[in-house]
Amino acid sequence: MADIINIMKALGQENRLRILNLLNQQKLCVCELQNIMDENQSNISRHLNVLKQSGLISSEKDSLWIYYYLNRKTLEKHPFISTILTYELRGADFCQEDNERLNIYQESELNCDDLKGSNLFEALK
Amino acid sequence: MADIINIMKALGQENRLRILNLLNQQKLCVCELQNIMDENQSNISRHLNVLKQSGLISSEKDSLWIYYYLNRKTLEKHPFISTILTYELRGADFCQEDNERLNIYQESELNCDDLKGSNLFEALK
DNA sequence: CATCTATAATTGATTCTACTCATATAATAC
DNA sequence: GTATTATATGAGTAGAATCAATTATAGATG
Repeated sequence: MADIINIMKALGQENRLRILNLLNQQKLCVCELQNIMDENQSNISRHLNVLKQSGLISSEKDSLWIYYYLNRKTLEKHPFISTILTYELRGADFCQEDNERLNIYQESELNCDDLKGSNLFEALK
Repeated sequence: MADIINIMKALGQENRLRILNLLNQQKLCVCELQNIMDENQSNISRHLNVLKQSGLISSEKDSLWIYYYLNRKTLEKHPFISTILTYELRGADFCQEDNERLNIYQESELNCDDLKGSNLFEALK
């Protein structure tokens, strides 16, 4: 199948758009995404796989963790994707809570090891 | 649901992208799309409905025919869509045959009334 | 090396989407 | 009015996507 179709299919799902919005801000591992998005791990993992198959993201391993990040080559080849990330997702309603939670996480200077037991996002609930 | 998600979902399907590529070239009715894309009528009709619900296209009635065309307001509000139409679809493999057939149709100066019984596209098969 | 813990991938069940066939509706021509 | 044509919709099926539970893997510890 033409790769643009795989890309468009991958972009046609809310949780995947949320993931891309977060990865557009920084590289993240599955358990960080899980905590920030408040979604179950396997769901995140499945969506990451779809995004990876479409070429939108790549991953690199660092001991226990697998970090996911936007695939710059794909973004350069298809500039409309960056436009979506910047102009459609960054301020979208369904990304706002994720953005707040990522912000709290960034400012906490915790790493994903610390996240699990913490009540970092309590204030938002 | 956020309208950008509906738009992205609508864009995540090959036949709908083919339709958008054709409508990007000219206004067309259901039976013209059916003949150019060589797909059955109800399938085309359903995809047109999805595209219309998402705001990507509009329609206007002219006696027996309902003509569909790109919704300029939506394209102005979300410029990335025009980028996709121009840079991703226009030259895409899966749109080439459609483009050839639209071209033959345009040059024939037939209208959709004449299309049904004709063997206009025989040469391509 | 065996065991424990935490992360991430796989599997199975369910839900959603797309396609096809048949039928319904609407507009026009006779 | 009836016949014809264009488009839409309902029902059934097949396939794909999603979600929750289970399994596998990597690293740490004794």
